Amino acid sequence: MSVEASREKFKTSLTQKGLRVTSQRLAIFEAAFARKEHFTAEQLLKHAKAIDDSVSRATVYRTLPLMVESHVLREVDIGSGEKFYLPDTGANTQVAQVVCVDCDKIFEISAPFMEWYGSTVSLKLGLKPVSQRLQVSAQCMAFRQHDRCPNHAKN
Amino acid sequence: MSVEASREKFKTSLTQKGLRVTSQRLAIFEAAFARKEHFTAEQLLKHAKAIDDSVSRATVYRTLPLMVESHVLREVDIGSGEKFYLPDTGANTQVAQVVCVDCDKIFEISAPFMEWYGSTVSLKLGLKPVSQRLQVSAQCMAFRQHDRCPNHAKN
DNA sequence: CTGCCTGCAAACTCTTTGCACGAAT
DNA sequence: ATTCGTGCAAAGAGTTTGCAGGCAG
Repeated sequence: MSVEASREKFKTSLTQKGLRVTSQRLAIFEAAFARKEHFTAEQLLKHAKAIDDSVSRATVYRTLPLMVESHVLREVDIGSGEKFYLPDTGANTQVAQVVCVDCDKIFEISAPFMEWYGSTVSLKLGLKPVSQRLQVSAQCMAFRQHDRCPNHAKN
Repeated sequence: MSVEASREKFKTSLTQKGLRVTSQRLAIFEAAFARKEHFTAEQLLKHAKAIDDSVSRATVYRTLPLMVESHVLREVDIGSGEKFYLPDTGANTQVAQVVCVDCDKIFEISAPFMEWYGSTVSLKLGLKPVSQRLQVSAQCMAFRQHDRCPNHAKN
């Protein structure tokens, strides 16, 4: 899904909820879609402020759930204290994350079998599956030798 | 693995690290192994205090990582703000969690395929898999009708 | 004795919220 | 005009840590 389509999706979602399309919300949207990797609320604030200095931390935290509900962003919690976000391309309902323990980089991989497995297991428990998430922790073999990762910069 | 074996494992691990086997650490161990379900640090504190009133929150938080490193406890982060713990029976390296969105109950299920999948995917990225975790969110079908879950008590 | 351990309380991180002003419809 | 949105700063939850005294080995 293109950035343009996502922006429209977000605007439409806001309007349908009776919410307003404000400059701050748009600035946060643009900042989010300019990112190339997973980002945190704090990083998003920094970049949104660069676009529109009037954006505050509170508004970022209030806007993120709206974008997730609108399916323009996905939320990823790798259990590191803070949540990560990334654009929801629509094609990644069945993805898993591989987190490098050396550089904290998050790789998204396709995991088409997950949905089937989640359903099978949930139904066995008498539950209806809502979502599933697979997270793999791994280490950079090649860079263990150099004692550090190539992408060790944390932005 | 029996409670006795786990206790010895914990004590041995402490000793090997040059750490001390204190009454507080043992009280926390006993409190943890008396639990029948996943528990939080705060719940553990309450129960450990019942065994030995001198146990403090700080010591619980300092002891939990030691128990996890000793492989007598496993840590489970379902992305709910607080971490959960449960005894590590040694047989559950390949388990997944099914979390009921209605009652927050956590079910542990066997997922033997995960290890294979984690390895396959990690190696493709040039990484060495360390661990993997599958989490499924689901809802109680039967109890959606009654608008609440049978286990809605939060301890 | 020595050095690890402890409780206490303060500090910290990430996120949420109350309030009065400001702006979209 | 209304009603929702906003920034600010304070509050909140969960967890970590500095410190001075205490206890294991």
